[in-house]
Amino acid sequence: MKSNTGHRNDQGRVAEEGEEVCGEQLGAMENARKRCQAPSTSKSLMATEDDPYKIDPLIALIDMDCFYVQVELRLEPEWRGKPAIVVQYKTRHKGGGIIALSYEARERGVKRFHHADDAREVCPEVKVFVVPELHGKADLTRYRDAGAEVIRVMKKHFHCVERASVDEAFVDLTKEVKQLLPRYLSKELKLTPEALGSTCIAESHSVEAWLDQLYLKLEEDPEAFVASSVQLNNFALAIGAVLVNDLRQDIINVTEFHCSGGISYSKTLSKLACGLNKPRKQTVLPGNAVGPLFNKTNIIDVRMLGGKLGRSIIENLCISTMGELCKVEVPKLRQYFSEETARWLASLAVGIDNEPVQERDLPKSIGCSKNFLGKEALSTREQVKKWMEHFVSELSVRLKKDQAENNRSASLLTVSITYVKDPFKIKSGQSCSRCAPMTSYDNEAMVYDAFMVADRLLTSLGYRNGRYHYAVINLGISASKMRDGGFTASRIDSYFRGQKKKEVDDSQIFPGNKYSELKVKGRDASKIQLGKAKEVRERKGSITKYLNQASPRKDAQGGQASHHQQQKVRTEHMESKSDTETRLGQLLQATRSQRMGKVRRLFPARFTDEGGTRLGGRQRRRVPQ
DNA sequence: TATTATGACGCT
DNA sequence: CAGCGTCATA
Repeated sequence: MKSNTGHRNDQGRVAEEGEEVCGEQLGAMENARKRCQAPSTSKSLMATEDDPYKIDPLIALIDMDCFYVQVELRLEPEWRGKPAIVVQYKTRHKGGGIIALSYEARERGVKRFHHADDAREVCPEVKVFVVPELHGKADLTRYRDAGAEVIRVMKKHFHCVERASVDEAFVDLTKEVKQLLPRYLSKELKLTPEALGSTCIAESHSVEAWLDQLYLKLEEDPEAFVASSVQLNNFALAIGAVLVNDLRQDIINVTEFHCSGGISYSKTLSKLACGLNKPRKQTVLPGNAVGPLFNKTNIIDVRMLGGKLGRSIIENLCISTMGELCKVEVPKLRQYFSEETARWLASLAVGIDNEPVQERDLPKSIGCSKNFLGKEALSTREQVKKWMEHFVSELSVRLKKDQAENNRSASLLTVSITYVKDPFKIKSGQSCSRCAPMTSYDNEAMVYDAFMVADRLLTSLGYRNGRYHYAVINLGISASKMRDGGFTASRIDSYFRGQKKKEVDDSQIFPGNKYSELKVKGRDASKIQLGKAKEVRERKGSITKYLNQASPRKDAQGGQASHHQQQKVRTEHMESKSDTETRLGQLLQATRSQRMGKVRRLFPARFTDEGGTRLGGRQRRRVPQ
């Protein structure tokens, strides 16, 4: 929780005794839990005439093994079976950083976080693949495309697939398994070790024994078996394992890529199961194995507990495993966490999470970014402009491909910046982001908008003698808010954009106030807040409205900032104004002089000197106690 | 200087 | 809702 003073939690109620122990930002830390609050899909537990068997939801996680390495090995198969790594930025620090390593390389002692040179030291024969570079940055296209290939295969098998990252996806198997259940129960189909292929059973030594046990119970008393949710769930799990095994084999057949899988009752459990036997194996995690498994599972290794919340649990409760967490009573948890989080943790500790698998096989945003560390840090307009051009070059290709393949287009362009006062002294800087409407996939337009947004923000933090006061150590742009179809006339801003290109005088293009109705997509014009209700001219540009609020939000930075928000004229900026205009004129040569009238408006006279200064000095929020 | 480059999502 | 923080993984 970033903006309160320690006496309110994230629900806004008054903190009870003990809650302050955790520090003011606990609520923010607990956000991770919120997405897991969907109600249980108890529908699947209901036995009806149509649906006589009640089973728990069945969820699988498919995770590609050292994916980037596999992608490279498919291109150069002669290296298969040998230690191999994928690094990016070969010419940089220690031969480039490792982002993927083969299991052969792991066996030879190569570690994550090693660099290429480290890897060669422990394993001289290691094959080093280098991520392609384009536009001066790492280009991950080939891995994204390979990931899409895999997803396509998965969609062929299952309706509900959630792309969780470039190389992993959750699958809800419940429906498919339910359909097959009667045929397996009736012996029309048979569960065999062969059908389960590379399956392991968590906390069990043999798939055969586990299956035998299952069938023994079924033979013994079929009616009792069907009536027992425990038995039925195990049976369903085995069917799920067959389906996932088939899927994994098909992925190999179609893509040549190998993967691991986890099959259980929730995202958390299937994710955990998937990691138990890697690579090229899948693991079933039955309900009765959760307890024993949790006894030896580190809290940090459980999904959603790998970050601050997990560390906070470990420190506050002086425990380290899920088994120990399971023994902690809810009231004890409530000493450190909110009511909801306490209950969520208690459920999780017994293996329950109700987060549904979302049916989504496409990314929701498409972006690119790059770090600029040390002397690479950007501090001039020229540098920022240049990199925006590079980013847009990459992004526009990806966006156009996405548009053609998926019949959708982005409506929001977001610029993200991390900046520091001194790139040699500060490790982590201030992050901020600003956005503008995305109205076309025209490179020039995107560069213009992205640079304007970035420059406006950085300049507001200080600009003198051709340099920003702050050095940019990370810069990125991202396209999001995908809408169906292409850019149409109904996309209001594309109308404005089109006019802009014609170089027609603004006052003729926007003669009346009727434009206010069109100004913001999908929003009631009456709700638009334009601060001082300026003339139409000031709001005409598609990004002007956004730029009007481009100054950093002090109150969002760390809570008490608002106390110091006196506004004051930044005299040094005023001095540099003419300089600003000149430089921009050159930088934005590609754009039209007609825009320059607007450019001037992008630099209002008033800036918050105090705020800008403090933003640089004030850094991270405190670490949880 | 030193993981980097992505991506999803919740809160205010 | 725009912007920030958290979590995650190649």
